[in-house]
Amino acid sequence: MNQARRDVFQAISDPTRREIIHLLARRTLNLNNVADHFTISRPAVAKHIRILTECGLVTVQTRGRETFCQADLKGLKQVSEWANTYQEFWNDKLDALERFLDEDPSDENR
Amino acid sequence: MNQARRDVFQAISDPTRREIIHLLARRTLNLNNVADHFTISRPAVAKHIRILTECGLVTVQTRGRETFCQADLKGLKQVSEWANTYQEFWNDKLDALERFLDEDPSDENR
DNA sequence: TTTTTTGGAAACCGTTTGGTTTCATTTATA
DNA sequence: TATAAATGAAACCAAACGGTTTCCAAAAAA
Repeated sequence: MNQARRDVFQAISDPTRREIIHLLARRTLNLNNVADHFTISRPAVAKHIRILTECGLVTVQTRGRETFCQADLKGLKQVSEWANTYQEFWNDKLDALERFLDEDPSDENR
Repeated sequence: MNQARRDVFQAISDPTRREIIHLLARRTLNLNNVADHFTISRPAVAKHIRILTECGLVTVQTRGRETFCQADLKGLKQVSEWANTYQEFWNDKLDALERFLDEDPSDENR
């Protein structure tokens, strides 16, 4: 659990980490506040947060005895772009133009 | 390696599997053709393909002695949509207010 | 000053992952 | 028919993963 350069795809593969991301996207929390949302132990949550920091999705900032965890999810752009590369597989009426226009975030389906 | 219902996030976390996806998105290939693109052994590639089939990203079809592997990447829509949930982190056009209003307040516990 | 809060760190553990090699089976081909 | 090709399946392995408990140190609060 000490990979120097962590891959963002690997980081988001764990559902607990995705939930941590969801939590921190709302607001910054200290470590215990994050851990309170889960049934797993506080050290387990700390390990997940370390993984998230290793790929840049979370930054931590110590103030006093507290460690504040903040989401910085620019790295998810890479994930979105990668998945959208294959948009034609779920977007039936594809022509090149529409595919180009759909690059803009106005997807309202579902 | 026999998870009945495989998570698509976990499936795409491996770079080799993402490369297999890239290959099969172009055209259907049999197992050996896929394996030829990698330095790892053929059984290793077969295991990756099995994982991809377990989450529906790849379908296989046996004809004669060959196993043809075909991409079916509709499942990546889920990934795209999940990542786009946090688009405000890399898209300047969306401001903090929209981010706040778009929040889904149904995440307590677990 | 004593106590509580916060969290880092280490040791440990069972399971999963990603890989290998080997062997058997089925299907084509020479 | 004998041989080659394509793959499945099994056994095995080291490392990574996700988790735990325990202990320690620093900061804040009583």
